[in-house]
Amino acid sequence: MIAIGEASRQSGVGIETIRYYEREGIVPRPARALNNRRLYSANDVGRLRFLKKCRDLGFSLSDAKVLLELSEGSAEDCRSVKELAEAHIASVRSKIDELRHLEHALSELTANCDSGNVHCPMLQRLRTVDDI
Amino acid sequence: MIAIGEASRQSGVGIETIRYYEREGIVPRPARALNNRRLYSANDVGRLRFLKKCRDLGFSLSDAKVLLELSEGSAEDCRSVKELAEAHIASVRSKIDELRHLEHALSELTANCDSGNVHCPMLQRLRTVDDI
DNA sequence: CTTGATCCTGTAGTTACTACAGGAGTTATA
DNA sequence: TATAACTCCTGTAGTAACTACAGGATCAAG
Repeated sequence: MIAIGEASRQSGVGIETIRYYEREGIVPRPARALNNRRLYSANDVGRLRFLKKCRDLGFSLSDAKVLLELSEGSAEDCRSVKELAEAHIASVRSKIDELRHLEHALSELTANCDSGNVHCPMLQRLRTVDDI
Repeated sequence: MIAIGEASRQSGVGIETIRYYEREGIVPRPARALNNRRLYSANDVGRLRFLKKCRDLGFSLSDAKVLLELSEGSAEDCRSVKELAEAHIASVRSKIDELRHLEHALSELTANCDSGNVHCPMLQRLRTVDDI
């Protein structure tokens, strides 16, 4: 059993974040030492690492919580996992499309933007053009 | 001079958001009618539309504020505008890259995920693999 | 015995809004 | 003219997912 600092190091989840997950009921309350300090098992650290990976993959915290619960259930519900993941993939793809559109619009805006202009063409377009 | 509801309709910025921009000093305080209601000029609405476009383009509110100020300055500083916009384009591009990486990782994770499995391979990998 | 590291609880700040609550004034209809 | 429906006002709190303290206790090392 290790202290919170060590659990943070081993999982990559910040100390304050670990306490936050506990407050929010994302992870169960850990054991406590006699001096009231939190004590984490290897299992606890595993949970934190699992959550970290989900978050790094862009899953929302509540999705991550669901995945963690599915992962701890007796019969892992693969279909639910896949549905959640594919909805997430879809949202990632649409975000990519949006950003590509943005990138294009921004490139166009700055195209004629050179120092020395008295009136900036980008600002001009931001002020006047209706469809960006 | 129009009321806040009409200004919201004409600019596409929500009423509460307009009041929020005022509180935050993003836009100047508008005139007031005798009954204390806000009154907006065409100029005020123009500012709101400008902000709306910046936000739609993904600029942060503080960037949008800077752009608005630049746009109202006597000599428009085209270089500053371009720098801000290009930094933003760069961050959009790196976000796109990140998301593409995510998309790839997620697709891999779900590849063998079919209903009927007792143990979900995606959860397995989330539990065990070190580099996602 | 002191110094510095780590831990505790509890609260507030972050971004950019959004959603009330509770009240007042305005406009349209019966 | 009464009343209903609408718009507006201020002020506060909630959202996501942390992050950053404040103020205090405890622990390990020299």
